[in-house]
Amino acid sequence: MVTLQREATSPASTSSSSAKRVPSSHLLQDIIGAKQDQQQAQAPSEHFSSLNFFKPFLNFAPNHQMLSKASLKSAPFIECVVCSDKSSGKHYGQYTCEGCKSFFKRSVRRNLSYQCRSGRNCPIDQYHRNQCQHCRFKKCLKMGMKKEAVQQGRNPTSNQNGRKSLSDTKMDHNDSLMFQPRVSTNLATVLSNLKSLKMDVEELSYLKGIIVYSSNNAENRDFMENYENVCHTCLRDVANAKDREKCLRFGKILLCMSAYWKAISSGQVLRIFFGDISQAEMLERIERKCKDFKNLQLSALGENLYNLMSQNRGIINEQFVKARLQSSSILAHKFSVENFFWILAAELLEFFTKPAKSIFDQQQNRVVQLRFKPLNEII
Amino acid sequence: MVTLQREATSPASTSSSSAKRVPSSHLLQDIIGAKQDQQQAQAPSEHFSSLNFFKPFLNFAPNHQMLSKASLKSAPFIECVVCSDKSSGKHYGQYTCEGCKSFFKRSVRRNLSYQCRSGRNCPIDQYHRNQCQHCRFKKCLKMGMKKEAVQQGRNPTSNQNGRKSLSDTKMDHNDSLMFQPRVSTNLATVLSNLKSLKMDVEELSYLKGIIVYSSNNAENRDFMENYENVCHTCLRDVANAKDREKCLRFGKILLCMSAYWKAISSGQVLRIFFGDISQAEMLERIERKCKDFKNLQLSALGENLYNLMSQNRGIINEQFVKARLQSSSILAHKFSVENFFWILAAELLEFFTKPAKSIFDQQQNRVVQLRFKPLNEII
DNA sequence: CAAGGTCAGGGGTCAC
DNA sequence: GTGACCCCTGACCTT
Ligand SMILES: [Zn+2]
Ligand SMILES: [Zn+2]
Ligand SMILES: [Zn+2]
Ligand SMILES: [Zn+2]
Repeated sequence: MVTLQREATSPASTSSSSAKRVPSSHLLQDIIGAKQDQQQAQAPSEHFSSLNFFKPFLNFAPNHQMLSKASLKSAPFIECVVCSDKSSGKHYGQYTCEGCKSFFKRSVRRNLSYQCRSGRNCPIDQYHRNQCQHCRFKKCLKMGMKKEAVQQGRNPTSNQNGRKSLSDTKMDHNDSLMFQPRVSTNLATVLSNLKSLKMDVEELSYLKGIIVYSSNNAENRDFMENYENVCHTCLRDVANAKDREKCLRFGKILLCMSAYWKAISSGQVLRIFFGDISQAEMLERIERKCKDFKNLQLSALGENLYNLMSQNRGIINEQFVKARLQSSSILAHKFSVENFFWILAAELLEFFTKPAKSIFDQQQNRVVQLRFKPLNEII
Repeated sequence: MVTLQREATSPASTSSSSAKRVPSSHLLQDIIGAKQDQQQAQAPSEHFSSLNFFKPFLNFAPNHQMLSKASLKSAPFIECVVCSDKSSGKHYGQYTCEGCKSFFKRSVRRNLSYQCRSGRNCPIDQYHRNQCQHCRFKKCLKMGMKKEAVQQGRNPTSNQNGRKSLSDTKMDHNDSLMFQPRVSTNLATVLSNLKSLKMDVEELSYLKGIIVYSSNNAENRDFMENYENVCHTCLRDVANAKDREKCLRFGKILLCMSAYWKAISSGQVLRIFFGDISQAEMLERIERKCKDFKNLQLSALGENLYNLMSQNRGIINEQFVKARLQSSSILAHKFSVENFFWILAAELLEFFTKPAKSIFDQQQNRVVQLRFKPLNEII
């Protein structure tokens, strides 16, 4: 039986294009009904009593009549390591189906990141793989698909209508590929607001910490929370110190951030603020570190970091913090430079050594072009 | 030439919406195939043996004779098998218009069935297709649209076994397997964060004010800003009063809101917080009022409102504020009860007269049903 | 074989 | 609820 069902899929997939698009339980009934109609006379004994048996056929249902034919062929069935659908060969390092291949390519190319709306453990199989992009991509990585194997694309043929990229052809690989028409005007605005706040690099750094934190979700929130509190407190104090009378500046900054999240995907927000590192990549690193240090005293380290930052405003820089963290008593017990907090601290401090400049000195076109550039290049 | 006739007899359809999705050349082969099927019987001598013969004509075949007469467009016209409106391609197995496509999807997804108020033979064309859902759906099926091709929703949901829609008396199709709520369990998670903050109605009201403000766009922000500052200040004070030690609660509330904006569209956020009033409707009202009162002293009214609210916490209610606003000196010069601030104030105060209750006391089914209900019904 | 690309037809959104 | 409009998927194809 098993061999029969496996062989059957091969010719069906090539002979019909519309067949694969109908994963549905209704279909199952139709299949069985039709199958009975056709085969009852000749082979009633081949009637299958279990619906489960048919599951592998569902996608190819309209071609079930080719079963007998198919059995003559001996196409090997290799299943997709991600979703268990039929693999069409090796893609990006693993045997995957066409769907997972394309999905992975799109995700990596466009540096997309996704949000899980459940518990980040959604089941990924061929029937549910489209239910949660986050968990699908996570599984792609987990199963060993290689981002490095995704190329940048070849001769870009002229874009489709509406998707037209801006005049500069040099932007192809960097910016215009990310072009999302629906947000252009919004972002030009919902940006001007951020500019009107005239944030300094210190505020910006703390805000980045908050963004990293809020890009994470449930699973590791407790480990991130102390770090977020540090950034949160720092940003509140630094920002409201500039608005002593009303103390609204901190809230305004957060509301400006909300405007970003409303207008563009959180992956794109991360791209603006952190450059080319993808959300998935960043969160993956953070998660790994979270797990590594799950049982250690993160709160102590967080306080240490906070004190470091608040006591040394102005003179702080990467080397300084690195030295302090390495020599601190906390690091003494097993925290390496590569640990979780260090990654985040480095992120935080990134801007202290980089000059700020304004996108708004540029022309309007330039604004559009740069809208997915790292924030340090546009503020 | 069916398509030719159709274009000639219903010129309105071409003038209505110009450059919609144009069926590509793949479709043309199907058209030719269909034509052959139709014409073979009556005119076998006109049978063309090769598709290649048509190739030079394919792009213009449906209307090349119309070029001089009608429009300059060369888009092939394929009509909807259900209503004869312009088809946008194949959907669920047949060439249909966007309307019939959507109608069919909704009907199947939600397993709806309809009642005919006439004799179950209502005419279905593009002008009458909305007169009778029963006959429209019947014709969809009759013309060969396939229920199996309708998939379950893509957005989340740990689906599993059929989840029945409780109050829906319309459903009587085979089963309810296709019913998959869009957000359900995820929103329950997307909500648990907000719930963990245990916001009271007062905080919630101020938050709503901020949401309204931040849903507005550039044009009237300056007029809204004073109102936003009131809500902002109130929320900050009220929230941080609950967290005197760290004063992080205000920020946490805003960050929880950010999670909403990241996860769902701002339209859905507004629906959750304000119920069925559309974003456009709400903003339109606000904008109109903004323009009405463009030259008046909004800041004075804002302060008045703020004082009102902060001085009377607990005893405040709609009647109270209404009375105060009406009798206030500010209202004395031309502010009617219907003015801009009043609308917003009413929104703010809405919750003071409504009991809070938790969605999580309800059963899972209830959660699903309520996912776009106003927040006061789910928190 | 394994990169690339295309685009029909699924999906969803939201002004109306 | 409707439908114009756009995004995403993956079967099929080219390089
Ligand atoms: Zn797969
Ligand atoms: Zn998931
Ligand atoms: Zn139609
Ligand atoms: Zn009828």
